[in-house]
Formats: sequence, structure tokens, C-alpha cells
Amino acid sequence: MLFDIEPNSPVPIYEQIVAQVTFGIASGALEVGMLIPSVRELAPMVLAHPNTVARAYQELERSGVIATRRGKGMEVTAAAPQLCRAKRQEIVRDRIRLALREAASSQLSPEEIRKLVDEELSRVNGTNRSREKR
Amino acid sequence: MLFDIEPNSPVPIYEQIVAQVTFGIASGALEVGMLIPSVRELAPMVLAHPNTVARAYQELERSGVIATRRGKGMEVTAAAPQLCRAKRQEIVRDRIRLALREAASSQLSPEEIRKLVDEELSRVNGTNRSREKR
Amino acid sequence: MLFDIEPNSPVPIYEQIVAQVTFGIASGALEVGMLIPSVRELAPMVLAHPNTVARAYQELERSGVIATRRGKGMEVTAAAPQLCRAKRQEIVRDRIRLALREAASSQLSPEEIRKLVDEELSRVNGTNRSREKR
Amino acid sequence: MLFDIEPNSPVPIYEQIVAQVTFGIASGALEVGMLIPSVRELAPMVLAHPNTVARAYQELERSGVIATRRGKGMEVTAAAPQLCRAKRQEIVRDRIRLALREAASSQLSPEEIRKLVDEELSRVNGTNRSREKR
DNA sequence: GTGGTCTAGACCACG
DNA sequence: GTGGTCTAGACCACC
Repeated sequence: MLFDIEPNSPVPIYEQIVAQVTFGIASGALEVGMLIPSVRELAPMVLAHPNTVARAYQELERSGVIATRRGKGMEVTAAAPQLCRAKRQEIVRDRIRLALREAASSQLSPEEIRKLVDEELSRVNGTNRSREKR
Repeated sequence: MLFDIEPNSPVPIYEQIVAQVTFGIASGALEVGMLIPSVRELAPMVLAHPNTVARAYQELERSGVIATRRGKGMEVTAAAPQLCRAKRQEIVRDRIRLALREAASSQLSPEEIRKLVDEELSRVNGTNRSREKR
Repeated sequence: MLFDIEPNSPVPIYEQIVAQVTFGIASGALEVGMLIPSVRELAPMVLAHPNTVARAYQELERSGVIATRRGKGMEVTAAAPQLCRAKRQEIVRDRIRLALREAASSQLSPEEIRKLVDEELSRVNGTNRSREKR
Repeated sequence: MLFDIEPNSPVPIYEQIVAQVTFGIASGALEVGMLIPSVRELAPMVLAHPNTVARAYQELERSGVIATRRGKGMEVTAAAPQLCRAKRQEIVRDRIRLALREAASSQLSPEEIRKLVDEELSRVNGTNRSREKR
């Protein structure tokens, strides 16, 4: 399970962590009952402070997606996959919508926007493909 | 000239104002030599404090896009259109790229992402079209 | 009588005008009983707004250096030369003191400061000489 | 590291803070990688509001002299010493030049100006010496 | 009327 | 604890 964090995004890091865990559960990379990486394990992986990770986990726990197993760690709940699949769609769609609303407000023509979108879309797909090869 | 500000975006309001003015100059809605709305005029239009607007203007001045006419207001510089057209492309592209990178990291399939993008794209275009009809 | 105004100085323009008139009286360029340039005459000479000039004159009148001759203009008072010679010394000395205090706080060595001062001193003298030749 | 701020100067306090930090880096009092005083620490030291200090730091960050260490403070960048040594010279020279230009425009003779300068120069040097003795 | 500066204090994100 | 953002409102310089 990779965590793709964008430090220069205006989106707070703890929210990005929440999103990444949500994506992991939605995609099945993190399965029900599985222990997710501990705060101390994840912090260096995402180049963040342990407190920042802890805050993300706290939020995930509050929304019922993970639960504390005392002395063991945090575990993916049974209800998580369903919650996370819906949430994933919502997060991705919202972010895309905001970006496109801004693009529309820039007075670039629909054609230019479409061109930009296509360029970036093939770029991320390209990136994914090359990653899959490794 | 409309100012499209998203108060719930993680992007700071003053940066959104910077972007909107940049878009206005890039699109020609704000012309060289023209006085842009005063701090006190714009603040209620974007539902922000005059100081927040002033900070945005300060940043635009620093980048050479507008210049202070003492006692009169802020004027669009001759160099602004060129600077702003480049900057517009950069802002829009960056925002789209971030949204699509996140989408890619969500493990949604390229097809699903494309579908979401198309839905949102037609939605903003639709919004524009309906605006134009009014 | 020349008016040497520095628009990029942090010193307000109206204070610079006050200083320049003071200097003119101290040096004898503006004599007792002489009418000084009207607000409307001076404004374009110093590239300032008439109100700014008016404010400077108001301040000079308050300090007894010039007086209104109704229907004629502003006149240099009998008491002015003495007042202005003292004031000139004070203005010049204060400005030099502030600049040198800042230089001292920069941790440049006294030798370096002395060198900077000498360079600038010969520059302004050189400037004056070339002006005198015209 | 002392911060020498002149509240009655026409130079804005935040610019004076920028200058003082620049001087500190140029002189080596603030070293690369070192955390500079926090906004909340410096504010009472210079008798200014934390926001005024923050504005100065923001400007220093913009010019690449300091960088934010999230949650820790502001750090002197590797590029800073070179930038600041050049900037220091420029700041000091500009301020001296403006003071001497004004002196020249006062019609005081070069000899009188030189005398004033020497008096003030020995005064600040004297101040420094007496400080060093303490 | 304009923008520029400063003080003041709130809240947030992050460590 | 740190800096970043925002609101709020004062005063100033200039037009």
C-alpha cells in the first residue's frame, strides 16, 4: 500500500492521509480486520509528524472506518469498505469539480480546458502504467 | 467582471482573489491602464475583509501585474496581460493535475475517472452555457 | 529655486516640500517678503497633487515661516530666515544621523561605512558641480 | 542578536525588521540552518505586534532568505548569507545616499555637510565603542 | 475617495 | 509550541 501525499497541495496533510487510507480500504488494499500501519510506522512513510498521522487516524476512527485494538493497533472495521467506496467517489468527484469550476472561471475556452484535462489525464495514466511495470 | 470565490476551498481566499484578477487580466476583462476595483469595493463583492483583499492586491503588485496610483487605486500594468496569460494556464493546469493525481491514487480505474471528469466537465460547461443565455 | 523631491523616499512628499522651502529660505533663494510659488504653480514642478502642496504650505504657515497675503499668495515672513537656518541644520543632521545609525547597526565595519559615505559624498558634490556649470 | 528599531522613523517597522534580519545574516550573527526568533518571541523585543513581525518574515521568506520549518519556526537558508551581504550594502548605501542628497539640496556648503557627517560618524562609532566596552 | 501600516485577537494546521 | 489566515478597525499619506 502506497501513500501518495502532496506536501505542496493546499489540502492539509492530515486530510490527505485520511483520503489515502479511505482509498486503500475502498480498493481492497486494506482489508477488513487488517491492522493498518501504526502512527510511528506511517509517519516517516508520508514524511509527516506522528501527531499529524495520529490526527488523521483519530478522524478515521470517529467516522467508524477504523477501530482501536488495544495493545495491537488500529484495525479496519467491517463497515469500512462500504463507507469508503462511497467516500472515495465523493472525494475524487469534489476535487475534480473544484478544479474544473476554477478552470471555467478562468475564461479559458471549453476546448482549451478539455485539452489541458486530456494532457493531464494521459500523464497520470502514463505515470500509473510505468509504476505498474516496476 | 465577476469574482468567483469558493469560501470552503482549502485555497486561501487571498490566493483565490489573486487567481481571479489574473484570470480577468488574461481574458481581457481587465484592460491595461484600467483601475481594478478598489479594496473597499471588492471586499463586499467577495464577502471578505478589506484587509484580505489588500493582501491579494499587494501580492499582485509584487509580481508586477498591477501598480499603485497613489490616491486613485490600482492600475493594470502594460506587462500584465502577458504575465497573466502564462500564469492562468499554470494555475488551471496545476489545479487539474493535483485533482487527477489524487484521482489516480484512489485506485479508481481510468475509465471511472474519465467518466467522472466528463460528467463534471459537461456540468461546468452547462453552467457556462446557461449563464450565457441569461 | 529648484525643488528636489524624492518620490521613492519613505519620507512623505509633503514633508519633503516643507524641507525644500525651508532650505530655500535658509539659503536666501527665497527672500523675506517674496511671494513663494502658488500651490497650482508648484504642484506640477514637484509632480505632486495640489492638495499635497497645500498641506505643506499649511504646515509652513503654522510654523510662522510663510504668511498668506490675501489675493496675492504666500509670502516669506521676516522671522523666517532665522527659523529656517536652525531648522535646516536640524533636518539635515537628523536625516544623516538616522542613516548612520542604521549603517552602524548593520555590523559593517566603521571603515566600510566611511568608504560608503565618502563615495556618496563625492557623488552628490559631483552632481552639484555639474549642475552649477549649467 | 540585537534588533535596532526606530519607531519614529518614516521607514515602516516591518521594513526595519527585514533590514535587521538581513544585517544579522550578513554579519553572521544569524547562521545558516539556525532558527530565527519566532514571531511571538520577536514581537515584544521590537515593541511591535506579532502580525507586524509576521509580515516582515513573510517578506524575507519570499526573497528566499528564510524558510518555514512547519511547526518549528523559520530557518536561515543556505543561499541567505550571499543574498544578505549584497542586500546589506544596498540598504545602507541607499539610505546614506538619500540623506546626503537631501543635505546637498539644502544648500549647505560641502564643508558644512562634511562636518555634520563627521560629527555623526564619530558619534555612532563612539556609541559602538562604548557598547563594546560594556 | 484611495492604498499602506499597524494593532488586536480569533481560529487553524502542523509538530 | 510554530507560522498562516482571516476579521476588525484604527490612523496616516496622498489625491
